[in-house]
Amino acid sequence: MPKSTTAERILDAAQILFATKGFAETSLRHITSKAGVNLAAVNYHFGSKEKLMQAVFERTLTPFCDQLEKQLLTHAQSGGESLTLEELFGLMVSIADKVYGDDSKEFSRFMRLMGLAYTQTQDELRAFLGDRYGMVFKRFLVHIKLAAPEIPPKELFWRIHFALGSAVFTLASFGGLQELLRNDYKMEVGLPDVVKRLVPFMAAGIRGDVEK
Amino acid sequence: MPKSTTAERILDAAQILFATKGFAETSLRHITSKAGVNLAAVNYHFGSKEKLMQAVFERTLTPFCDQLEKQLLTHAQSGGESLTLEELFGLMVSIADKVYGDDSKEFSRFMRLMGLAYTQTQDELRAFLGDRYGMVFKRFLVHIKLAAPEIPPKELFWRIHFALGSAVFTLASFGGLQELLRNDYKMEVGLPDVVKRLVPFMAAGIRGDVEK
DNA sequence: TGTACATCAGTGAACGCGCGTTCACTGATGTAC
DNA sequence: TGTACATCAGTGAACGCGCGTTCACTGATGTAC
Repeated sequence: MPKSTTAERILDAAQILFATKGFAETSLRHITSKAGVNLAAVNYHFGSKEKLMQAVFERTLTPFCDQLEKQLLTHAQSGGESLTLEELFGLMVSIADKVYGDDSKEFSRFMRLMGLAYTQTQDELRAFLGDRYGMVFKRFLVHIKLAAPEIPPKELFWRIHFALGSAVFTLASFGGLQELLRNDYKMEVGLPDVVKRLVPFMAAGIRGDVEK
Repeated sequence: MPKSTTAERILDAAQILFATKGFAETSLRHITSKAGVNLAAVNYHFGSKEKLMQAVFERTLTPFCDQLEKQLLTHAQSGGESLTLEELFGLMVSIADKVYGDDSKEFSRFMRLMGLAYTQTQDELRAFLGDRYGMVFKRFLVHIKLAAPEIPPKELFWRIHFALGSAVFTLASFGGLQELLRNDYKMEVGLPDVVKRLVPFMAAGIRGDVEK
């Protein structure tokens, strides 16, 4: 058994339980018993349940965002043409792949956590994420605008949110959909398969060749 | 003030609170104090918090589904051509308009509830909705398949969920987006305006002319 | 018509429970002189 | 090198609190004979 610190074991257990059950539905007692540590250790290491939630996001989100920013920057400096929508979304997917490695379970968990963060009513957490990662998001939006210059800003604003919605919603309810497919259609489907379909959907919707 | 029964007042309060705060985050004490009724009245009229949740969905979902089924049936019987994607989504919008009337607040609340039902971890509720409305949903899917015959079933399954996601997510968080536009872009936007943009987005994504 | 009983909507208070958090404490390791 | 003190990770038990639910009860209305 690899030695891991108490704090790490808490983070591991919390990430899994938050992703599968949600924040309000996961108790500290459940987390600490899964992690095999004392109940009081959460407050000792993190201060509160809220801070633990932030630490879980910090740990998964920071490497991803750092990579994304770095790659966007080096692309810009290399003087290449601006990226297409498919390339932008594909970049996010490939970075997620790299950061979360061969463990697609962890990738899936991360996506579900993102969905929950948007979706569950957690005002403090949302404020934290906005403070911490708002700038990264805005910088990514600039690239999307460059990739779809023909769409008026107001229309683009809405289309981006439609696309974001399809991603968040699908990934947040991925487990349920997976089970539905298994029961009703006798199909097994993995996250990479769905992401492969999702990217063109988002790009097509934003580009909106069809409309007008 | 029109006299309303205790059960109705509980449903009204519960619907608003569930939609704004989520299920686990809303207590029976909060609901009953907002409704101005005794705490025990919830269990007297509905049996449990779980049953109350089901009753809230039953009340908002049933009129909508009944209307949708009726209109799809009469269209089929009139022997018209199969409906396009835009017509199908437009039909849902116009029925929602009719059922929830001029009160766009209630329409927005209904959409948020739908989003929460998909998204929050509420196994019992999901089972109830599947039992109660699964058939309606499947019958609607048939119409979508007719409107997009060139898309393979599995691919269509996912595209429908992507489109559903963009709708649920956008309409569920409509209030927040509206405020964001008002503050950052000095724009006023109404629900019909967004729906007008949403329908082509969904249709374009499902049809997926762009891909391959 | 009068009386006895049944049904029903609603109530007030309490129940047990699981929750996040706190606190005094232990035992090991590091540091100063 | 020995002793005194400080720091740190972790612990066990308890705290108060809000939760959903239960239960004996009330008072009004309906029904049977």
